[in-house]
Amino acid sequence: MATTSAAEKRAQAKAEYNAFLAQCPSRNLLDRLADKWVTLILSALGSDGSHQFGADCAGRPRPMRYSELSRMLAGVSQKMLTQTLRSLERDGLVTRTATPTVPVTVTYELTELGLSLHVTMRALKSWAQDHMDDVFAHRATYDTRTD
Amino acid sequence: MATTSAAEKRAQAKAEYNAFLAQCPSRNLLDRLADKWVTLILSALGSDGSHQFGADCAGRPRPMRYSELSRMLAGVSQKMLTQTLRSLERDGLVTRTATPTVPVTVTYELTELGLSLHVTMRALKSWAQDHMDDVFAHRATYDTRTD
DNA sequence: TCCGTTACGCACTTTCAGGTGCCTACTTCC
DNA sequence: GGAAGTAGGCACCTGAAAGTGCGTAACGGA
Repeated sequence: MATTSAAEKRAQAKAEYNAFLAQCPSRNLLDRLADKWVTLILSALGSDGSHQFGADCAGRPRPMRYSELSRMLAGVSQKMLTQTLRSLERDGLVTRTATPTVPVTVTYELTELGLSLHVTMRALKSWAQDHMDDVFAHRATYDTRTD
Repeated sequence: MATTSAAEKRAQAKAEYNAFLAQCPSRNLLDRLADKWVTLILSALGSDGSHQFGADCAGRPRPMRYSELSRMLAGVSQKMLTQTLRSLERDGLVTRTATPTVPVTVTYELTELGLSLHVTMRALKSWAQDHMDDVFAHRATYDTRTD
């Protein structure tokens, strides 16, 4: 029992954090991640934002400029975008790279950690799009049922 | 071009909804789904809440009582829980069943639609738990870097 | 008799997330 | 010489989200 393998440690960490518990730090992390803008940013940073969305878009993360992101995530305020990107950077999900060009150029890119979450976030966004009609249908019946 | 197959319709729907656009209804849906409590409820309804969390828990959805959920999701207010469950019911993700027992018994269960999202939500929750340490590490270096 | 439990609904109140507007520095274009 | 674009920072303000407290109906147990 003196030696602790990496696998054991991993299992221990898994058991240690439980987002169901209010005081667990992972609850807090979940709260930050379960956010509209986080979902969209992490989705965007993995896709090719310039053209069609129907395409598979492989899965390669693509660095994006700040202005590119703000155009892609229609309706996001500058403050929200900056704030969210900062917190993602702090948590190690994206990297920020500023290059002192003519007007300063800042690009954001997924880290490996961010990439591992990107898949899930993309799934969430896709789910919302793919099942929109189902949800509409259920809402309609629910609302007429209780009118 | 007169006939429209189900597959074509599906593809059309996919192209139709795009959560990146502010006015798209799927943006709104995403906003509702990307929520701490939604994530935890959908995670909980698929797992066996009574004992260990490390176990694989298969993937069978299990009906749960209201009080059971409120105990499991530590820290949720009754109002929030009720509100969230209602909206999930309205969207067709869970079903509510009230049986007029001695004190009234209400159980919630994932629908098929909810089950399809459950996987993603569970992944999100697991990600937060599994990568908590990584995130902590990144935060530490970020904070010392800018101190 | 009276308290406790279940699964809420309602009203009040607070809080803070997020929007908006205004500022920067630097350069280049008109 | 002034405007525009880039990537934000700062401060103010509000509206909606969420917490808190109180009530309920019906029944069982002490």
